[in-house]
Amino acid sequence: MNKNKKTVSAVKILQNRYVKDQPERKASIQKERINAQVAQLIYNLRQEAGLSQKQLAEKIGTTQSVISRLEDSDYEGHSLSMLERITSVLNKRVIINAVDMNSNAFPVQRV
Amino acid sequence: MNKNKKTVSAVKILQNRYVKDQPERKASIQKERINAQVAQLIYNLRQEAGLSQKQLAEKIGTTQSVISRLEDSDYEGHSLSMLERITSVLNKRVIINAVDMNSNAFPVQRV
DNA sequence: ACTTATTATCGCAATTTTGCTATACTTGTG
DNA sequence: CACAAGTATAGCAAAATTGCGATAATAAGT
Repeated sequence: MNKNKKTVSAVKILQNRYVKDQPERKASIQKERINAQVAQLIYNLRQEAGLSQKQLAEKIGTTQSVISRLEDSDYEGHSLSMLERITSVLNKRVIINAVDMNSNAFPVQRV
Repeated sequence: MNKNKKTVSAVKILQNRYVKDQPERKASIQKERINAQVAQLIYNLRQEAGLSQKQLAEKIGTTQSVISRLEDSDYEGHSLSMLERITSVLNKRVIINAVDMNSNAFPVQRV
């Protein structure tokens, strides 16, 4: 009969863990989100330019596997310098904003 | 009488150098621009939050000298992860766009 | 089915960014 | 001047990102 108890404990543990890690968790979620966004942005830019990963790689002076890694939505290592390099060869430029958390501004877009 | 010749050569050399380095140069200029923009953005965010460098540093789990470095317009090491960390503790989120080089979209702004 | 092109994944070295301490500089205030 | 708060700079170790080759997986075309 400790099945219920166990279940409750488990929930509690999860709750505590969630509440306790709020700040870090928030940062983490945001990180995941922006990672996926940047990956998608790079993919979109490349597609619009009609380039293969290899072609884009050569344009920015790196290799295909690097581009593939950048377009992986789970990749955590996105950087501004890489974005610069990519937009630069595509005759674009990077724009960076910081908006309120609850703003409905579209996350990643191209003008 | 080879003064003219020399001069012409010099101009040619400069031209060649300029043309030759176009892509890298363009990337370089863009890099400088975005570096200064991000530095300014971080400074603005901190000021609006009414925080000292030390206070912001503690919020994101680093030291004052790091924030100072980030706000230096000549600093070349800006990263998305640092921007995330900063916006996260200020209840904001980062938005990244890529626009046409000649677009008049405002480079860095906050909504 | 067989190439060919394209993309994904792995592993490790090289480079870049960050952490951190110490210290100097600046500004304002008593 | 002395003191305190805030900011800037330097140097080096630690951590994260990138370079890059090899190879697997997937897709596309013949």
